[in-house]
Amino acid sequence: MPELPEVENVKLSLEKIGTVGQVFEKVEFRRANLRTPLKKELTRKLLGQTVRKVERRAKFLLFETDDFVIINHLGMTGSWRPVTRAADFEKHDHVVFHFTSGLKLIYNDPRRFGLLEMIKSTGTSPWLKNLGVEPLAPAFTGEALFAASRKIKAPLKSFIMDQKRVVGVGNIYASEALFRARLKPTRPAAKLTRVEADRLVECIRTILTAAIGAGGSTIRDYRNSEGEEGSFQAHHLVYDRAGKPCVQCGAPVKSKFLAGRNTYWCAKCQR
DNA sequence: CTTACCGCCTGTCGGC
DNA sequence: TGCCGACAGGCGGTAA
Repeated sequence: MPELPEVENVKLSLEKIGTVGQVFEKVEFRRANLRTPLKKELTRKLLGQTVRKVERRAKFLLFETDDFVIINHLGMTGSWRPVTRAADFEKHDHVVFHFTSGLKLIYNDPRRFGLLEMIKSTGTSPWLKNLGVEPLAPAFTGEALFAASRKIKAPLKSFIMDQKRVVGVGNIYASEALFRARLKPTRPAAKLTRVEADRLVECIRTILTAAIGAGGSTIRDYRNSEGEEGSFQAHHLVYDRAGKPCVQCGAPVKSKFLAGRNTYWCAKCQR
């Protein structure tokens, strides 16, 4: 489901509902076979731990407590929602964080592509290794992207969706960023010029920033932790617009299965 | 090392 | 109306 802008908004909404400062009372499991089951014995150590920070790294949410970090990926359909009274459980509610204030955070994930893991603050997680640069950080530059793209035969779209290059760009924003950068998704990454690399970096940065500001894109499932939808889908220029006229030139938007996913672009505007 | 493809799950939608 | 296949915002594993 979520790409960087959606995860960022989940993070912001978790902060808004007062997650930071909450003290763990217990972790309740309503389903054993998650993709990466949190160890029950380990979560017992969360008792009395205070949530100091909610962070985002790539598309991962990090709940940082005094001594531990809970790592969460929402996969395609993961979501968190707060409950203050007795929980009215819904289908696919898998895990519940109980806090001493009475607040509960419920993790719901129909497709169960999401994951939850817990590590010591001093530890490391294989999930966070090999992650590339944050696209909104200063280190994400045209120069760096250009250098990384040499010798890469894979299409540009696969290249920018590869989380060990740059993180956070998923299927929607890959198509949207490439349209705005006037670059064809099928072009081999190695054929990117230095100037185009600058343009691509700038377009990725601006689209992600704009999408964050709009609360993300809600195609069907996505909601933040306050239950709010995003509105950036109204600003999609090519995504899911196959056959419809390009907003720039009127030519029909093309689509093709690429990098394992449907990809959209204008053959006239993008080279 | 890179690249293409598969599988993990459930829900929904469109075509017949 | 009902059934069935295709597809959905992600990512790791595997084979070549």
